[in-house]
Amino acid sequence: MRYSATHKQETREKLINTSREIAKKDGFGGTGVDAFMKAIGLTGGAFYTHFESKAELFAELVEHELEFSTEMLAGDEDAPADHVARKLRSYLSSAHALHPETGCVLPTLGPEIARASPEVKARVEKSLKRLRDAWSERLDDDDAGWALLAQCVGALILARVVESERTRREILGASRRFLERAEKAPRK
Amino acid sequence: MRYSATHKQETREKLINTSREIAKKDGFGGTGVDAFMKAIGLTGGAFYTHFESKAELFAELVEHELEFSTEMLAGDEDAPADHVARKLRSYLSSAHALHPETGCVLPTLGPEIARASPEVKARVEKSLKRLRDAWSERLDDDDAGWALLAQCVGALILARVVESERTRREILGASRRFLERAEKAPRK
DNA sequence: GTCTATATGTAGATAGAC
DNA sequence: GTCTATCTACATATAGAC
Repeated sequence: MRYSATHKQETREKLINTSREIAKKDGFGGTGVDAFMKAIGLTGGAFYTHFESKAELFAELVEHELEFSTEMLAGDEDAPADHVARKLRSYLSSAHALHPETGCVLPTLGPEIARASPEVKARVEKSLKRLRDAWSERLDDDDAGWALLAQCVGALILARVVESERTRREILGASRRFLERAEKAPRK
Repeated sequence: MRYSATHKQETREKLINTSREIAKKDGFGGTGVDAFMKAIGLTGGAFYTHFESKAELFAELVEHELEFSTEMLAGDEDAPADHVARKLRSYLSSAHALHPETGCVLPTLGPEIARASPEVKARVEKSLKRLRDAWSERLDDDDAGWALLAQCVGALILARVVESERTRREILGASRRFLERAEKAPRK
C-alpha cells in the first residue's frame, strides 16, 4: 500500500486528539466533520475510513478525555500528601477557565454527554467513580470525593458564563477558600 | 387587523417560554427554528416577525431563565430562616436531575452561554451576582454565595452525565451532606 | 401575523477515481 | 487512505400571498 503500516492508526489518534481540543472549545455538535478533518490537514471524505459516524468519534473522544483527566487528577501512591489540594488549586484557576480547549471536559461537554447514549454515560460513570474513590480515600472522607468534583465543575461553569475577569476570579477564589475550610470541618 | 392587539406579544411570550424548555432539554444550538415554532403550533416562517435572528431568541431566553431562577432561589424578606437550605435540597434532588426542561439553565446551557456574546454574558453576570449577594448576606458568609452556587451547578452536571440512578443519588447526597457540614465549619 | 415557497448554506454520509 | 464530487437532509433567513 502507499501508506505505512502505522499510518492509519497515527491519523486516527491525531484526529481524536485534535478533535478533543476543538470540541471543548466550540462544542461537539457545533463543529462539522469537515472542520475536524481540516484541522489535521485532511478533507471531510476521509473521515469515514476512521469512524463509522460522527457519534462514534464523540464516544471515543469522551473516553480519551476522561481517561486522561481522571488519571491526572486521581494521582498515584507517589503523589505528595497535599495532592488533592494542589489539583484543586490548578483546576480552580483563571488560566483553566480561560482555556477550555486544554481543560477538563465536563464543564464544556457535560450537557452534550448528558444527552449521549447510555453506553457513553456508563463509561463516563466508571471513570468518575474511580476518581471519586481516589479522592475520598486519600482524604478519608466519603462525601468529599463527589462534593469536590462537583464544586470544581460548577465553579468552572460559573467562571465561564460571566463576562468580567474580576467576577471570574471572585468565583474561583470563593470556591477555593470554601473547600479549604470545609476540609477542616467536623464530619458529624 | 385580523389579530387582537395583544396577539403578537402573547405569541412572543409563548415562543420564549416553550423555547426555554426545549433548549434546556435538547440544547439551543441543536434545535432548529422550525422546531421551536412547531412547538407553539406555528411554522418556521413566522419566527422572524418576533425575532431578528435565532441568536436574539437565545439572548431573550437566557435572560428570562436567569430572572426566573435567581428570583426563586434568592428569596425575599418573608422567606424562612432556613430558606437557602431548602433551596439547596430541592436543587440537589434526583427530580431536578431527571428533568432538565423545567430545571436550572446553567447545567444545561452553561457552555453555550460561555460561548455567547459579551452582552449576554454581562447580563448573566448581573443576575448571578444578585443571587450570590442574597445568599452570602443571608448566611453571613462571603464565600458561601459563590461556592454554594458552584456546588449546585456542578453536582447537577455530574448527576446527569452518569448512567445509573444509584450513582446519581450518591452524587447529590454527598453534595448535600458536604454543604451542611461546611456551613458549620469555622471561617478561618 | 402567519402561511407556503424558496434562496442559500452547510450538515452527515457515500461513491468512485487515484 | 485520501481525494473530489455528490446525495439528501436540514439549517437560517427572506419574499410574497392571504
